[in-house]
Amino acid sequence: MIRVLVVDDHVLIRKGIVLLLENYKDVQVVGEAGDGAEAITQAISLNPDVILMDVSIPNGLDGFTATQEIHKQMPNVKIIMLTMHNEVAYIQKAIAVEAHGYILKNSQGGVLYEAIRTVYSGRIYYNVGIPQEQLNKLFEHKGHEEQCILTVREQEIMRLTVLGYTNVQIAGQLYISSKTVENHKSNIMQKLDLSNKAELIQYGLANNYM
Amino acid sequence: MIRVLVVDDHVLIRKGIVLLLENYKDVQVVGEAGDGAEAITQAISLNPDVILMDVSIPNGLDGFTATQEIHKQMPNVKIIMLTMHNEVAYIQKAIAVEAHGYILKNSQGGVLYEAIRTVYSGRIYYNVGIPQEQLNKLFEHKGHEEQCILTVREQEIMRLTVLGYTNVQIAGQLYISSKTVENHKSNIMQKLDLSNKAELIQYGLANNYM
DNA sequence: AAGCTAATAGTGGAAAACCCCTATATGTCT
DNA sequence: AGACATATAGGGGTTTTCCACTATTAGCTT
Repeated sequence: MIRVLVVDDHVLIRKGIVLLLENYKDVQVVGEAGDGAEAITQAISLNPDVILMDVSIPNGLDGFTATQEIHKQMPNVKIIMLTMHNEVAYIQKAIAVEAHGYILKNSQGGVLYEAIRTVYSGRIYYNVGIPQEQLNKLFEHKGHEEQCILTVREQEIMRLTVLGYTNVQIAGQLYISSKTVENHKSNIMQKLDLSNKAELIQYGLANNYM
Repeated sequence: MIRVLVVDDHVLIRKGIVLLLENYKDVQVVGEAGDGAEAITQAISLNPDVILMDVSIPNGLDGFTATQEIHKQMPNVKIIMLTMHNEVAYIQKAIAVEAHGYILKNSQGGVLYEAIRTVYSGRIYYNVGIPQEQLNKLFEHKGHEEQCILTVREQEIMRLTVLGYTNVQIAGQLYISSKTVENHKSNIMQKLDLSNKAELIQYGLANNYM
């Protein structure tokens, strides 16, 4: 019996997944969580075999960060990222936090079960909408890429930039000079290896800086 | 027996909802659709009592537009909007297209059933995260607000703008001049009564132009 | 004390966006 | 035929970004 913890902030979706998994006799949903913090406490108290983790869960602690934290404390738990996005930035991040699986919310129900079985047996299951070669490359480059963690200030700048505010408006809101905003922006771009504004925005959108 | 059509582009979520509804003996899911066009054809061929319509379905035709279209062709079908967002702009739009119900994806499972029962009996069911008075105001102002519907081209421009592309990049993608892009943008701003880029972006984000 | 990071702010020039106009072609609706 | 909506594109001037630098201060760490 594979013991599963389901993490998603949308109750309806969570319940749906739970019901979907009830069809499989060797899978048992032992708990549910609605945000990152809850996911961590539930993981510790329930000690599941597999965690289904939605990426974009609210309250600061996103699915990736929660995954990292759980890995630290319980290295044997397998974690499958569950998301609507198949953007490369997401997949990269899933690889970086060493998620064992990655599936899209618009996969067929069987994929979910397959993913659970696969990661439970210790293998990797990435069902993504990009070519296999590209995926391989992302795995190879895993170690090479830096942490890419933005500072608090950079996160603020990112958020306000995604929301379409001009440098001057951002500067006004944060009581700093627009030149400082510019600097933060270019630091962010350098850190994340982004080469233009569109990539910056799309990274921000993909990572829920809104 | 209430015959229900479920519309959502995410197979996993759709299946989850279907399973959730199987618990209720007086509800029968007669069909599923993954996008707006499919929703319309399914609605016509299946003639369901209630449609559960996800707002942010892909391929141009969003849930609101699909709702409008179905209302035109089959005025007796009750439609419940299903969304992750409880932003006022969304609710406003749901009211504008005369959706009978509006529930959030992070509602409890029972809410879904309650909503179906309620709209089936001809009443309105809006379970939203805003105060009742504000909701009442939105209903009252229904007729007053303009259509505010963007043309196809304007929608494209909106989407690409939200994604952070520059005018020149957008022009390149659409094989038009950047001056034309500028014009479309300012037309959009005029139509929607937006006064700067941030408002434009945030309107776009709130309305899923991504 | 030296080194590092984060946050702040500046210069100066090139590029782009923004704003207010005008203008044309192609449709549809009445 | 005339009015209106849509999509296209340009002129010209102002403002803002973008980019590549330099620089300072505060707070850590070793």
